[in-house]
Amino acid sequence: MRIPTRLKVKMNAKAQPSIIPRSLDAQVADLLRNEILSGALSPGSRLLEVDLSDRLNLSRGTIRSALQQLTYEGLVVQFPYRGCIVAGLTAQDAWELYTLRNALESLAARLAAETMTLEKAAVLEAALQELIQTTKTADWQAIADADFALHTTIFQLSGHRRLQQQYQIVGHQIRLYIASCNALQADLPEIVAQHIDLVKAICSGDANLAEQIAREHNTEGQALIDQLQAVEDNPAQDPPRI
Amino acid sequence: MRIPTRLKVKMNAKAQPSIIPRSLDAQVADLLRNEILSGALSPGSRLLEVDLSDRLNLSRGTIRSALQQLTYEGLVVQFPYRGCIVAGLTAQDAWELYTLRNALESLAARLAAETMTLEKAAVLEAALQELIQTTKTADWQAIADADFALHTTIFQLSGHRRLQQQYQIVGHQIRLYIASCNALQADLPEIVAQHIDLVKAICSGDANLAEQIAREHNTEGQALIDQLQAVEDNPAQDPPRI
DNA sequence: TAATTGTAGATTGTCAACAATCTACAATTC
DNA sequence: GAATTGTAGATTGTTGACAATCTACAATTA
Repeated sequence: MRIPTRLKVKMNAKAQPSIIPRSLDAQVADLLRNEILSGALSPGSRLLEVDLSDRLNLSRGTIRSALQQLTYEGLVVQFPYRGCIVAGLTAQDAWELYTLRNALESLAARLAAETMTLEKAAVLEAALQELIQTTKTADWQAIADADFALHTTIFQLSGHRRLQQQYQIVGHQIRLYIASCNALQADLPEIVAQHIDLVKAICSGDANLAEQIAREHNTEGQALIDQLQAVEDNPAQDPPRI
Repeated sequence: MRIPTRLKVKMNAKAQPSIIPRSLDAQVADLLRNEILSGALSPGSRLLEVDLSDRLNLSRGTIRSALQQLTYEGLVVQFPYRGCIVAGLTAQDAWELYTLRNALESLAARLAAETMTLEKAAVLEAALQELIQTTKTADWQAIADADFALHTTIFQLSGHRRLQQQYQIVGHQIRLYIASCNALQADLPEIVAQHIDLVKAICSGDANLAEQIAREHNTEGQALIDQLQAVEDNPAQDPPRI
């Protein structure tokens, strides 16, 4: 038997992004994730392995692997022997997502503040300015992107890989919900003001304050949950789309 | 084309546990997870698909699926075209795990306290008594099990599915570390006292207090991180096992 | 007619073989 | 002798086919 002594991670990525070998199933997962988050595949849509393998000219095994990955990420739900559908979120799910994000972000804000430097502050400020710019437009998709980017930046600055990873997953599910309901009708000026406060606190290096602000700022989430709860209680149009 | 109208979750589980159909890959994942957490497979061990498929008389595809699941859970690390190994945790990992668990548990404690009932309190009390009993022995495995069971109970009482799921994953990784290092040499009476405080706060329904106690009680984690850091800084025996 | 049973088609679960890639070691070159 | 190159074996990545299971609808029965 051959026993390799080296089994280490390659650290030299990013140099030639076009030559990075990425397994086919990972690429399929990326593709489907984009289609789901952009709304091209709406919640409840069936994901047939044969259809996908025909469309992408890949075998069913590769598709299956991608669907399994997306199931872990909470964007797809699997039913044994019956197939996969794009996840649809209930009020309970929305509540879980926003409370979980809140807890994660409190920790991220604290850690980012504790390790704040001038460079980090500049990066964070840039993300904030980007969000402020987009809010002056009515492009909700762009606003959601900028919002997600700002939060992602905070998690990156925390230096906590698992925290980043978790936020990525939770954030994707939140975007899935927003995309599916065309919600996000929250109070923009209020949201912007809260983000400014949060960034300011993190950049100041006051970990306690940053954590506290991150924990208390959750208006978008609450607004969305309330709206979703109202829709569920009122069975007017059962399938919003499809 | 056939379009099924029903695609809903079966709610009637638990009735006949022995007849519940569980896919082979899930069973393999369970098996390997147990072997990893029990220490039978130590960190760094190679997981060869052919070996496993020979041992379990299953195809490589089924094994691959199980390994993908364990990779998502953080118990296994995959290297493209080179295979899988049981994850080994660094000081950074331990720090991430304990800080993340702390954040998750703060939320769980708050939610459990907010929805406390007499029945829930009884369940929680029982788990606490079980832990207290085991600490009177020197069976570290049993103590770790009881500790994990108590925390799991708190998360179950939170009524937050994603929180439960996340804790499961984080908890498994923590147990992997403990098993691999035979650590857990923390101050038992102190730990017991902290758990008693936490349970008492949750059962009292004081959400703020429960959250605060959960956030501040982290001595086991800090002790383990310090120990691991010391081991890493002192490159005495590079491979502890194998 | 309502409920049950049986059958066909569709779809996923599993498998075994082929292709691509990696590691280690030997052969070659300077 | 050190560095480079080539080769063989081992291992994973991918594929297409077969088996197991589910859904829907038709046939049967009370």
